[in-house]
Amino acid sequence: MNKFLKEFKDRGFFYQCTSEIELSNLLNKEKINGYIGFDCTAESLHVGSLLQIMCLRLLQKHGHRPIVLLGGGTTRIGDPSGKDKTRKILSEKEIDRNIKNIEKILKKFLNVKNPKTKPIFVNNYSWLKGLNYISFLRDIGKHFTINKMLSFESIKTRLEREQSLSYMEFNYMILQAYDFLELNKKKNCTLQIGGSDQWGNIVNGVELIKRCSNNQAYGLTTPLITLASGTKMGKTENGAVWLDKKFLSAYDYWQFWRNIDDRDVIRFLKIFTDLEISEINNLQNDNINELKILLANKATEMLHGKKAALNSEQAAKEAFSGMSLGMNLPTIKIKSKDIDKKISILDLIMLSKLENSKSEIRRLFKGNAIKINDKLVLDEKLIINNKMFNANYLKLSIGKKRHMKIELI
RNA sequence: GGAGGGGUUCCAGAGCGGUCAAAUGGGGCGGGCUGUAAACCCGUUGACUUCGGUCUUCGAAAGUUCGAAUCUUUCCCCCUCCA
Repeated sequence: MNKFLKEFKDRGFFYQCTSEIELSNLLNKEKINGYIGFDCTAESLHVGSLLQIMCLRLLQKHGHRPIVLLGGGTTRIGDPSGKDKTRKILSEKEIDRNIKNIEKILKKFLNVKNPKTKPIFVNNYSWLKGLNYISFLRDIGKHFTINKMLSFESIKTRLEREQSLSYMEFNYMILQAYDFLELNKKKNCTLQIGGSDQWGNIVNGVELIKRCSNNQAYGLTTPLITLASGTKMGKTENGAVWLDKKFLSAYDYWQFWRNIDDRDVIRFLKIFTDLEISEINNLQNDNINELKILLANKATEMLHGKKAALNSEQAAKEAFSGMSLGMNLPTIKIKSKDIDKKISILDLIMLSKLENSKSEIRRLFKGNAIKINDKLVLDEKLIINNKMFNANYLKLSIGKKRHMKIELI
């Protein structure tokens, strides 16, 4: 089997493939261009997209070139796959902003220097916006039968549940197939990778290419990653695990990986780090907590850089050993003149944004959850004073896991 | 087109004139145990509060009533069955 494909499988990326043997032969013979499309409905990607990103990296590792399709056009339509409801349609401005931001994130993960594997970023709006309806129907539409389209999972479920599916959304799969055709023609793209829910859309593209240009293209899908606990991955205390530090600090990102279920650690090392498989297999019997730290470090390093990873590790050590201040913790600054105004600890927590409901904070006090410098505080009205700061720093903790450093300026 | 059923707090789902900020389960949060894991146990889960209460929520609007998530009217949206 081809080396790329083998590693793809060994790491647990593989779900389904169109004509696997042929694809393997092709990959042995030449370096190809493979594409993955990213949804641009949010301003940032979250860990849910990380597996796809790792696929792009793996392509690069094996000398192939990734094409990143940012669906400026298709985002304007909305993919019905896996959705019960029509998504809200974003404004042009929002989509453009999202695309810029997502591209920035992706560039952190990909090698943009090596001219042989440097990723190509494309926006399908560039070819979708100018489509002529009549000629599109004649050239592309004729290859799709309604009978077949109705049999696709994404469409079927919507119809079975009698949830309305607009004509616009119904066209999504055609547009995605057309994207593949376009990339095949213009960028010599012969492979599309996507999540398992994209299978139907991908197969359509492969067939369309066959019919329109008689070229052979391939599709490869990845499984949906679930946690050992059975839930979909990607939640922390505060919601989604964003890949943009504007929405989730490097420290919290690190914490997300540090807190992974024991049963998921080895699997995730294979999926979400670059460590060689053989190396990971040798680690199997290592201390589980050390492995989690390794996972957290590798994952954080890939996104936020080595320094951020080390800082997070250090901060975590300090925060959880409870000895010192935790110099590397996320920090907010407070002016000494605000201290003079006698603000209470409750106000301080509000300022820190660790919580944003006073009622909730009051409950936390009742549950013995609030600590200042690792000392339990029971009185929500406790006034913050200068003595609580050690060399201008104060450590504020909620529960065992949420810590913050307050800096006096 | 005809006949029914329904929209409840993060989700599922009870309530069907006052005792309802609304049962129960899931999820979340906090505490205990531990390993920043899992499992388990306990507490908590609208907002604000001088902790006495106050304010806003049960698809939307209007109404009946001392009093409505609960009754009436109109509107919007979903579902099931028949044609």
